[in-house]
Amino acid sequence: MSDRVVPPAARQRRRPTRQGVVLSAELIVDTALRLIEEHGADALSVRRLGRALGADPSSLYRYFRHTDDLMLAIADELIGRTLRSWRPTGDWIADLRDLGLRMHAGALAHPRAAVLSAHRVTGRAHEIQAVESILGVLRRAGFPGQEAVRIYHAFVDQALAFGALDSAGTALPRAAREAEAEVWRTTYGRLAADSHPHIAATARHLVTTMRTSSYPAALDLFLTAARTRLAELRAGTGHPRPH
Amino acid sequence: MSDRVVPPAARQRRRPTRQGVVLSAELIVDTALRLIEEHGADALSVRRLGRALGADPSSLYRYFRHTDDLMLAIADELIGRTLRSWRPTGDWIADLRDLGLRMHAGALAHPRAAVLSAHRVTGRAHEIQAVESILGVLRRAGFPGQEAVRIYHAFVDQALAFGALDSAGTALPRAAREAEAEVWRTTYGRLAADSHPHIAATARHLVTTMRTSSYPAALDLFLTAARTRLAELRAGTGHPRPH
DNA sequence: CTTAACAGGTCAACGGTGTTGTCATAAGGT
DNA sequence: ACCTTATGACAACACCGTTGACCTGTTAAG
Repeated sequence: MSDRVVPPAARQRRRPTRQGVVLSAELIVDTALRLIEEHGADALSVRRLGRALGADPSSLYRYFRHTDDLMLAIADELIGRTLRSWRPTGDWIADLRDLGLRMHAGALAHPRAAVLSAHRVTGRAHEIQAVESILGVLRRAGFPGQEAVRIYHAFVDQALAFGALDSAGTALPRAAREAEAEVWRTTYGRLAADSHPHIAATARHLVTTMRTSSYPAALDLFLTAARTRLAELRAGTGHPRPH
Repeated sequence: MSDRVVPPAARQRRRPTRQGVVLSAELIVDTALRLIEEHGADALSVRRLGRALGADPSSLYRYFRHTDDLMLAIADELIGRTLRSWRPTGDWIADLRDLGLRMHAGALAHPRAAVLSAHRVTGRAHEIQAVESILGVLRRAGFPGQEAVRIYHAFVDQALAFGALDSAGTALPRAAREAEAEVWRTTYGRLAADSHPHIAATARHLVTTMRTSSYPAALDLFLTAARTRLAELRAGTGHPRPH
């Protein structure tokens, strides 16, 4: 039953739902995002989404082949929103840092969707545009093709992976999250110096550092390494390994 | 119904299953891990697990309150296994790379558990041991306290985040995973050079690079940056920003 | 203006899921 | 040998994604 979905361009007979709603792929994606935001990732099911839209669940299969298809559409919408807010300046390091922080912030703004979509390749318009833009930044900076792709891959995955990780953290029930903060203060803050010398010596820093995201620090380390790599390439000493 | 679970120590009447199996929390965790490895991540359901054990699904609720509880027990077991397999040598870069790769591999071997447990702080024995070990490696390498904590945080989160990201990828249904590989080959491999110059110029590399995990590359970049940072600290020029 | 085609909404059903209230029984202590 | 009770089994509940068949309003052609 794969001809159930009609490509958006060919749609014309917009018959309203029994409850008076006129469906569209856009409306479905927006509603799904709202649903995820308001009631958590588990709230996203075909049946609930149908109910929220005022339509029979099976109607959605006129717009998306299956749930996965819908997830990809949601992911692409998120990519689009992030990309539209980005203003590259020409300074490749600053631009990548800015984009990375925006991707991370975008994920945190839609934690549940981020967790569900971070690992998907959509192949849709917004994603393609993002790939093209980032590759452009790297190649203009001077990275040759293969190296640009490797850096691109690591950069994007790092932003997505940390976005999903930190999102999953904020998606925890409030009680569980506070319990985790407590663990750092009490458990790790009180270990004896003779049994756990390194933890005891840095306990003060652990308590303060571990409660915030490590992504900004990881991103800066990443950019440092990329700059180092570019310098090596320019010098002609192309050994990519760190030692 | 939370008193359904009896703490392991209090168990005494080990009544065998109708099919002759004597249940235990350990046996359940081991069977779950085996199930995940043999039949993929989505093969793990309470009902399937019951079937694999030769017991009624509801019996499992005598040992774990709910599925999440079971997942945490599995995760804890995984941390232990990873750490036990690690043999630090004294070369801090090699040791961190080895541990990072082991953490990543451990996550990939048990995708479902990795995804669910990556963002949790347990405060349990194995975790504490890991923190102490890694901090020790960094401080012996010469990083001062605060800097060691920052590097530690970024290192661990990066390993966990990539582990979860890549795990989520392998946890996809086979069809969806193959569809993603196709997207890189067809969609990205065929974009016109005038509309998408950078993608077109690197299409060959994209197709080959994007289907593998970027974690090894990201890890090497991370270690490169850490080495750079250490050199800066030794030289006394402590500006942590990449430009 | 009528009419016929068909896009698209609806209904009912299938086989799966996690979870729980209830019951039955074998193990263990006495 | 008996009694208690831990623990396994059963049946049921409310969900889930998905699909095949049906029905009906919209639209384009005549």
